[in-house]
Amino acid sequence: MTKSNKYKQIFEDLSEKIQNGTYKTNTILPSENELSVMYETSRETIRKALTLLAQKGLIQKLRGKGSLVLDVSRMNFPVSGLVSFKELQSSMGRDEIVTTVHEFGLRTAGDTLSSIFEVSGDSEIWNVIRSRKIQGEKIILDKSYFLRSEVPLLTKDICENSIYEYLEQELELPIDFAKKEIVVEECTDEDREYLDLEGYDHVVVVKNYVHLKDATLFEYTESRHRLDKFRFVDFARRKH
Amino acid sequence: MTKSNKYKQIFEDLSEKIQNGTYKTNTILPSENELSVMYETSRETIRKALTLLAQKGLIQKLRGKGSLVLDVSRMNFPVSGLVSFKELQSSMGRDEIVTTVHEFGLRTAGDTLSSIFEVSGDSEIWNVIRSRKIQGEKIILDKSYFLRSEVPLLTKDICENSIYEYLEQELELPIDFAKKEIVVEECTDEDREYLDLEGYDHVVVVKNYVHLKDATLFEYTESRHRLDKFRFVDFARRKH
DNA sequence: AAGTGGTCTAGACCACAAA
DNA sequence: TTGTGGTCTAGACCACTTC
Repeated sequence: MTKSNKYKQIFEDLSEKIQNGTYKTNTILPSENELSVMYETSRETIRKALTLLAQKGLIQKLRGKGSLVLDVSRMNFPVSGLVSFKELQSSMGRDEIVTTVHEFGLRTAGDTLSSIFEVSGDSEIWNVIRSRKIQGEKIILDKSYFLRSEVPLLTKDICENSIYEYLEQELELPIDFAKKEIVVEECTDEDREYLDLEGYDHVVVVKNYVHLKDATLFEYTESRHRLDKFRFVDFARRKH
Repeated sequence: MTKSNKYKQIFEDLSEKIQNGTYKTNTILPSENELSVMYETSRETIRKALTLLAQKGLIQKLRGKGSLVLDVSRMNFPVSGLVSFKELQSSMGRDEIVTTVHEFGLRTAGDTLSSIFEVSGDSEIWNVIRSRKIQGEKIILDKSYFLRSEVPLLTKDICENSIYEYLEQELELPIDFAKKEIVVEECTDEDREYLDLEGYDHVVVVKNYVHLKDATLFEYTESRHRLDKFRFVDFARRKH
């Protein structure tokens, strides 16, 4: 838990209370004025917390009425934002995902990666290929690349667990935002080698560009999913 | 242009100036204090506008340094949020998308739709099936359903143009947010009938659940894309 | 009329970056 | 040390919903 950031703590608290049913679906939260008394803070701070809840899809703000608690159970899958496998695991029954590291090492960027990362071709890059077995089937192949300059050390051991836990908690990398791109591609030999393709000749490819707070791209990951097992959920507020 | 909403006007203005190069990529915007003087407003209002720019991916805020203008040209495709075909058109060369209405009419909800919309089975629902021909190929099939109770009148003519323009500007429907779900499905006979499938036997299906400000679901649309032409871009800030 | 969320203000203090 | 963005406050007025 972060020590300061009152509005995040309030967000966490309300979020928890919505998830555990203290505030039930289709009821109205206490008003912003009431909450500002309850949490002994200003209304604007409460509003920041509520804005986060709304962005997360946990509530719907209704002018003149209040903040409606939405049905959480309906959207418990990775809802916009970064999706690490840690998150994926926690939304499933756990123990159901088995990660295997197939390739691990350092390489130079070369043409393709140097243009993605916008670094010189001889820059060092960590190269990790992992498959994810879910309920007995290998259906996701993750090809990840990390800039060595931002991630000095990586081990196979870390890759078998959660890389993000390591990056954020050990290295304390200031990870800020990601651009996701989803396309469908024909299977490669690698896909055929590491995945249970069941005859499918295409994969859904999620390309993830992850940036640090100073806006440098430090990770590029391709998540290659078997067609029939792919699902992506995005919860988007109206533009403006 | 909306009359009030100072922060949105500032957002629009800055957005425009970034897009037309008044503020160039990789430069720093005037500081929040400077902007608050320039726009004769408080800093918090400037911050609201900048937050919108950051959410849109136009700038990156850097503590202690300023707001960095990002490369707009890299992400000019529908970036998270609702995607109407009007938007899609404006980001392409225009005139390149031809919409054909294949089915249009009123029907009752029935089992499937009544559970999606959470209305009784005899509720009236507008039913529209349209294909989109892009650069000569019919690659998208849109199956849309609108609650009659929210959209009293719809015409084939409107469907051939932009339904959203009609809903928002004529009916002034308070559209608020949408949940998107992306999966891959096997082609249906309908897909084969209306699309140029080129031998592909699967389509990428984008399921769009569009809600009003009072949280009622009023539209459900399935956008069925030919595999090789599908692309989705999402720009996500870090959670919390 | 009373209560709600939406916007806006003018100030304050903090953490961080650069000089 | 100075300037930046990040957080927080206490108040104000507005638009909307409900009574």
